[in-house]
This record gives sequence, C-alpha cells and structure tokens, in this order.
Amino acid sequence: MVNAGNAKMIDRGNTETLILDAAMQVFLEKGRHGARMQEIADRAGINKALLHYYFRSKKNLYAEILSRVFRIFYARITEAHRPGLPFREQLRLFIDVYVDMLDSNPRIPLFLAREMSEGGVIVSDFMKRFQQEMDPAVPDLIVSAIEQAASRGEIRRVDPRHFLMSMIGACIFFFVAKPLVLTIFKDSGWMESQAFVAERKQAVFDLLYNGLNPGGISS
Amino acid sequence: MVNAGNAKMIDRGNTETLILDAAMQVFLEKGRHGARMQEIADRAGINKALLHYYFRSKKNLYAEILSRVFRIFYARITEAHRPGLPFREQLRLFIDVYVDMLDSNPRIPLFLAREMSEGGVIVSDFMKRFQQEMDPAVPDLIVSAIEQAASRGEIRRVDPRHFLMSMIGACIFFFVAKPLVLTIFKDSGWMESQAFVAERKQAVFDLLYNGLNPGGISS
DNA sequence: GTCTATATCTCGATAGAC
DNA sequence: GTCTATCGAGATATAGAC
Repeated sequence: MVNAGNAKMIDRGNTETLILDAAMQVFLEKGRHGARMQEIADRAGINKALLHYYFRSKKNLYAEILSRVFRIFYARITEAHRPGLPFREQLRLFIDVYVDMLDSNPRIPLFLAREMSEGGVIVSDFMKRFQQEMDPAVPDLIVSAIEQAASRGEIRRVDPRHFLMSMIGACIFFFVAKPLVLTIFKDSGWMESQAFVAERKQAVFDLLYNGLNPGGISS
Repeated sequence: MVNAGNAKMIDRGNTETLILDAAMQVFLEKGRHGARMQEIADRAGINKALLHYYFRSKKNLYAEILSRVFRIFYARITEAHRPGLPFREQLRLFIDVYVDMLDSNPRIPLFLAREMSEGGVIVSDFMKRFQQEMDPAVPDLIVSAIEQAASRGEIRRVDPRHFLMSMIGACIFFFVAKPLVLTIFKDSGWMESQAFVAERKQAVFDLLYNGLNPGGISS
C-alpha cells in the first residue's frame, strides 16, 4: 500500500495547525463569545475533546488566536516603514500597505474592535510586549518620521500622536462600518467595485498630506 | 397612611422604563451576548420573570435598546447641522458636537462596533428607516454642504463621501481604540486630562480643514 | 403586575475506551 | 492522539401562585 499515508497528507502538518486555522476563522467571524468550540472542531474536521487536549480551554485557544491576529496586524505595519523615504512617500506607502491589509483581512479590525469593547486588556498586553521587544517600536518610528519631516519644513508642525490617530481612524473606519456606510450611500455598486479601494487610499492620502501642508491656514 | 404610595415613587414612571434603563447600561457594557438577563433584572430592582413579561425575549429587549442607542446617536448628529453657516464653522461645529457626544457616551461607538462585527443588519435597517423618514437625511445634508462649499471655492473639490468617512473615522478612532492607544503612548496622564478632548477636536479640525484647502498640493 | 420555582437547553469541559 | 458519551454550570424562558 503505497498510499497508506494519504489521509495524513490532507492535514499537511499536524492537528494543531488544523485547529488553529479553524479557530482563527471562527473567532474572527463570531468573536470570543459568539464562537462555539463545536464549530471549530467541525471546521477542523475533528471533535471537541481534541480541542481540549491540545489547548486546555476555550480561553487559551482564544488567546492563541488573538496573538496570531495581532502578529499579522503588527508585522504588516512594520513592513510599511522605509527609513530613507521622503515623508510624502512614507505616508503614501503606509496608507497603501495599511488599507491593503484591511482590505484582504476585513474581519481583523472588527475582531479587534470587539476585543476593545471587552476591555482590550489582552491586546494591550501584546502591544506592550511588542513595543519592548522590537526596539524602536513601530509607533515611535512613525512619530519620529513626522517630527523629522516637520523639522525639514516638508510639513507643518503637528502633534504626531494626534496625526497618527486621525490617520489610522480615516483608514480603518470604512472597514469597520461597512454595512452602515453601504446603507448611507445607497449606491452599492460603487463600494463593491474593484477601483474603490484604490480610490479610498488616494482620498485619504490627499486629505492628510494636504492637511499637513506647511503653507496652511491658521485655525 | 399618607405615604402608602412611597415605594412607587422610586420608580418614577413605570417598570418598563426601569427595565429599559437597566438594559441599556448592561448591553452597552457587556454587549448582546455578554449581557445577562439576571444582571438587567438586578439593576432594575426586579426579577427575571418580569423582563419576559414586558419584552418577550432577550432578543426583543436588545433590539429595543439598539434602537434607543441609535436614536441618541442620530439625534445628536442632526443637531450639529446649521444650514446657514460657512463651511468652516459647520465643520467645526460638527466635530465639536460629535466628539462631545462620543466623550460623554464612550460606550456607544464600541457598542455599535460590536454590532457591526455581527453583521450590522439591525443598525443598517434603522439607518434605512431614518433616512426615509427624515427628509433630507443627515448624511445628505453634510454631503451637499461640502459640495456647496466647493462650488463657492471655500474648499477644494473632493468626493464628499470619502471626506465624510475620513472625518468620522478620525473623530471616532480614539474612543474605540482607547486601551490600545493608551498603551502606545505610555504617557497616560495626557489622555486622561481635562484638556485632551478639546485638543483632540482642534487637531482633527486643523487637519481636515487644512486638508480641504483649495490652494493645496497636487497628488 | 410581580413574585418563586423550575423547566429546558446550550455549551464548555471531562471520563474513559481504543 | 483520537474518539464517544456524558457531566455540570449557567443561561433563557415559562408555569403558576399571589
């Protein structure tokens, strides 16, 4: 029997990976409380008992997934930083990478939002750890990029922290509130179109970079 | 016994109101699935059975609360529209009212975000109904305010829909991601301070209004 | 209308065979 | 390691007295 190991070839790698993949799907869709261990087992093609064999509890499994999601999230952001770039291009790159990530993982921001609404302690813990391990941390890099650009006179002087919050908010909002936004602008075809994401990026970039124009208005 | 009615005076109004108030608190804190009927009953000072007497099921009660929250949300936005104002002041007023609302109801955006992550169908339905009932609807008012300002040359020409998304995102982000943001900028005192909200409003206004500057850059 | 008591059900977790 | 069968906690919902 040459094909004796066939069944095993389907779960390339081990059962643990199967579980993690299934758990990620379900937790992303249903959230921490909405997710059902039964459904995770089903999607992994195993049974509930095995879940508890590998991960002691649902809580453990969830923490594992949260860590995974956060790592994806954080890794992508890190890629978006190119130290040598002029701020203009740095900003464009950041928005590009960030929005693309959201577009190909549309459940991540919702997942994190749900986590936030339950206190956000776990995510904040990961963030703290990442900030310590990776030195300098990503937010600090962005902050200093803004400060340097202001010193060079490329942009006006702003509080980098406020700018960061505004930028991320502008990038993320659509993906969190999509159903609502779709209702508001009845023209559903627009937002579903291939061109929309590119358009969105451009609009955000224009607004923000223009907003940093040193020849700007006094408030 | 002159005071025979004393007990009733505590629940000013009827039991239904007591329940709704308690339910709103609990649902806002714990969300649809995290909320417990027992806790709602406790906070209302009654027992579980009575909840089901007034509202047939938890789902019903939740829908009632969702409607309530959305009405608050929508009503505040409506107030922020003054047709005659120059766009600059209109924008400032909008940000002011919106951020104030978020600041005094910090759980609302998280609550709505959670709802979104479960599909957002109910909220979208409310939105649809509101848009039909109130004519013209709030989003349309803002959109046309932007278009008129562009026609007058007060601001550059932008897609009002994109601007709206960016603006709301910039206003709302901090309130949704607060725990995470607090971790990122370790300086906790800053964000807890009395001045922070005013500072945040100003930063968003500056960035956005500057971003609409007609003498802006080409992208 | 309001209460106590309880039915019914769902789900996470465990026991124990293989 | 993986399965079947089941326990037990905790939740919504209902029955029925007052």
